[in-house]
Amino acid sequence: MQYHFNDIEAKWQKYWAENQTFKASNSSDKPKYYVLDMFPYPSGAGLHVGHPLGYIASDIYARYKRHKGFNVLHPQGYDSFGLPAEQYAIQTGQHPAITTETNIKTYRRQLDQIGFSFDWSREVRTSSPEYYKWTQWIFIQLFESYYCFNDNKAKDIKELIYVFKLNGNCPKESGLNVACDDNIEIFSADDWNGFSSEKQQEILLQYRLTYLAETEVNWCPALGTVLANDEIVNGVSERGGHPVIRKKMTQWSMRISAYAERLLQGLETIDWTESLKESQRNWIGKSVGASVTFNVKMTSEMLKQVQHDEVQSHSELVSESHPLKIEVFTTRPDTIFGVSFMTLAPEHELVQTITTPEQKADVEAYILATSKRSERDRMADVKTISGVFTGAYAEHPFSKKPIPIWIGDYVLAGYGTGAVMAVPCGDQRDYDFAKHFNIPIPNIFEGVDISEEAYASKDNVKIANSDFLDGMNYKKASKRAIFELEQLGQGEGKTNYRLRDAVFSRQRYWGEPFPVYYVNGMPQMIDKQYLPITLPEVEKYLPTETGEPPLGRADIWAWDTTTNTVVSNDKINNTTIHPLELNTMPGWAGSSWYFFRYMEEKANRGEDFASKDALNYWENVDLYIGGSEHATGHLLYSRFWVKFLKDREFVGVEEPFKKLINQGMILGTSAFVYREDGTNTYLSKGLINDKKVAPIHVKVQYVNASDELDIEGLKNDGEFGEDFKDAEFILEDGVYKVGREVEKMSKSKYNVVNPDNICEQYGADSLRLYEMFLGPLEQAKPWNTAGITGVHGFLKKLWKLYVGEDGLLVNDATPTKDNLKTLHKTIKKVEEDIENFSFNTSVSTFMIAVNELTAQKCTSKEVLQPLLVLLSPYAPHITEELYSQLGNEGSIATVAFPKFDASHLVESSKNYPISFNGKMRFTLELPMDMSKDDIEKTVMAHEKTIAQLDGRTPKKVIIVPGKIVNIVG
RNA sequence: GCUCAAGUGGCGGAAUUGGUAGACGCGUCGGAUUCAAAAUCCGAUUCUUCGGAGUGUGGGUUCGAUUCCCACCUUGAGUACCA
Repeated sequence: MQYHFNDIEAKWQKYWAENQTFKASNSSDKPKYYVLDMFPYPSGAGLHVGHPLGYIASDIYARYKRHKGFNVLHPQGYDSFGLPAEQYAIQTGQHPAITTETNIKTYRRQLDQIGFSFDWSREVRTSSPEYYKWTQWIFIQLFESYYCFNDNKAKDIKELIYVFKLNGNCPKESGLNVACDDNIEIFSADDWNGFSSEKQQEILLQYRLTYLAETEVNWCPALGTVLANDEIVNGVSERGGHPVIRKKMTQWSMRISAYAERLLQGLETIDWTESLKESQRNWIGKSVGASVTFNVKMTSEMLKQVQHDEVQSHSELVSESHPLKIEVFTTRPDTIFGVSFMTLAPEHELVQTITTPEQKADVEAYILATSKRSERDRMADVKTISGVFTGAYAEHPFSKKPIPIWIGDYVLAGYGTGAVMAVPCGDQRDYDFAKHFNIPIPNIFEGVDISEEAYASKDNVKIANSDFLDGMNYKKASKRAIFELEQLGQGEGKTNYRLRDAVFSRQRYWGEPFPVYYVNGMPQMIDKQYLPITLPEVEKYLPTETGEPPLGRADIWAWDTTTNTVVSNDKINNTTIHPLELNTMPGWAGSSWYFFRYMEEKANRGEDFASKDALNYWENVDLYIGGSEHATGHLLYSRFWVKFLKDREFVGVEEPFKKLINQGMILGTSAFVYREDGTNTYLSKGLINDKKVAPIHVKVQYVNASDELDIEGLKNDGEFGEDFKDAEFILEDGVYKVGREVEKMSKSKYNVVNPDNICEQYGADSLRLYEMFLGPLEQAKPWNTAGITGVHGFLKKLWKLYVGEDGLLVNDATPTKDNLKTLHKTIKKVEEDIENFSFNTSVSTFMIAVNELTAQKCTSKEVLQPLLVLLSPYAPHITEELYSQLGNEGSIATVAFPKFDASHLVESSKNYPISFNGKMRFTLELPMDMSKDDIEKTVMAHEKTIAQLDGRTPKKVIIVPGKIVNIVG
């Protein structure tokens, strides 16, 4: 009987589906284990062999954990809202709901044929109303919350209103230490109680965890939407690579910055790779230092200008004795005596006010010039030093010396206060700026040469020329400087974070609508009982270049507060019928909490986003596998939402993902033909020499293993054969040789390998084994279809070990010592490999085991049945089939993992002396807990053995701490 | 620039806490089987001037280093005027 993998795989996939083999239960005596994959965007291109890599790994682990006696939750779903789904719909000219539905069908078919042990009864789709009802609900909870730093948690906004009523918002009187916008107005309880309702709502927006504010956002005209910082790579959009510009828009934002410290601290408690934690740390960007206030030396022009501008309106009246203040943030308060100038960002609010009439023209020209530069230009050109003097001076807080105030675009408006105290001897950028504009560079470091460059290191240096800081190191001087600044009331210790609040509005159709309507321009939440607010039908869902959201085209998109229903726009009357929010939520909204939704079976999903019982039972994800591209997006936002939900006691966990593994990308090998410039002739690779050619991607299926191109096939290709119809191909040695390059697997590079073809030709088990065999899970590795014959051959050998020409070969024969040795060696290795996620090496282990057992002519069921259990996480179909042929009922999936018995390996671990490099070496494994006396005794005993065996006496005995004893002869 | 990861045959990659480097697979070569091919099976496969040399380079620790330490080079990933 032959190994008919196609029949076997179809048979068992059907069996699992019919018997609900992998349905998880929310109550069990077994310990729970939650294995999760990052759910896919159902894009139109379908899956290529790179996509299932992580799913195969997590599936192996999930199946292994079932064998190990765990109640395993291993669900799957679709992240079906968002840009990729919508872009595809736009390209194909169909409604995103339709394309999403078809794409999901394709994905499901492709996933099913690989034989994953997903519990599909818990599937989620972020674009289904029953799901996004709860995304909207979480949004409302965020709106109804503020963040309290005293208790370090989010709280109900009602508590804040209560404090405002009683004490106002002055930190001193109210005791408030909360997250809020910059430059908030200070008011008393009386003020608050006298404010109009609108005014009160406006103020509360400055405290809510999701808030509406006019902010400068990253606008992508080509995509017709704003993007979050993590959606921009090198100044262009992550999706599509379109240019991004800065634009002021009123947008919903998430106050993630309130959680900066907790997001940072939480990293210590989770088992993620160091590199991933590091990128989150960098993204959060904590820096500890001080804020320092510089007083501006006031001139009469400035005072006039102040009255005109009403700058710093919330501070005391400005006069010569109460000057304007410029606040800066520095990580080096110890270098305060090295300040020789200040630099403001061109966008700084005081620039206009302090500029002297003589400098006005220069300053205005400079501001105009910088505002014209795009983000990309600014990034590309960091070397050019530019800036201009404002004519104004500030006063050094200690020396009282005048400090010239400059503006320069190397200072970013968005970080810190948008102003820096420049210490040219200690910061290279300040140094370069000072050199360029001939500003003095005072040296405040003892014995350091700063004639060539700044000395930026904090270590091994003492401060000099700095009054009371002389002779101190960085740590001491910083502390003292902060203390002295506090005495003067001109500064304090401060911690700054790079993490910005996340923009939460998208001018797109295919996303969650906000549960928000507007009364007199102020946002109002729709009550939970009327959710979900479903996406309205629109005629055209394409984005607009100008930024009008597509929902503006909906006819039925207004909120009736009497009936609490969505009604037609033309009824808006500003008393009972109000406009609804036109933006939709970003792609990361739905993916920030989906792992909780899986905890409840579809049938039981009721009046909660997941029941308390389910949440308490499954807690959080034990193992999460996915790509590292989500490091500063999804993985950060999810942590933020989970912490928030914990604060408001909706969930019980502080972190969503206990352990996280990033699978590496599978790369494709692209093929190129070379068109000679200005012609329609294509040169074979060896003929290019120094001719000017343009490399053009061609589909890899027209290239064989020897890099030879099938020209006829290419010319007859339905998709792009036209381009090559009249082309002339110049051959070398009778063939056309293509160029090769390993790149990311992508449809546009024509290098994708479809898992459907692999499954058809070799079977899902071969695909699964081969994907694991390619290399370490976390590494990027090129795909090479030719290599699959190795693992496919292994499965055929495995089959032949169990089934012969005339039927089953397995019997009740007593296993030989060698049989047991092979089995137990394999158990030990495979178990270790799975626990360490070294799936690639266990595939080798299986190959060795089957070769050995074949050579041993093993037929013993006692050995061959446990071997199937070991292999079943990797190759579930063939093992199910053989397991049932051995006469067993039911699925192999729940059979206990074989127990390792070291006694079968004893013989192999018996130590023999080995001659090495002319020296005699003897390695002896001893238990860790052996006493020193016992070690010596054992060594003595072995010395005799060695002497007998080798005829020599060891000269030296080395006892290495631990368990290995070396004896050198 | 900074941070992190990694450099081992023709290729993907093994090698436990420092202990026979190159497991396993691909590819290549040779053989068996076949009228022939596919498939299958068996053998060889780091380099070598046959003394040896060898895990990016140069040092160090050690009886012993792919593994640990220092410096450098290269590649990849992330981040980027963050004060």
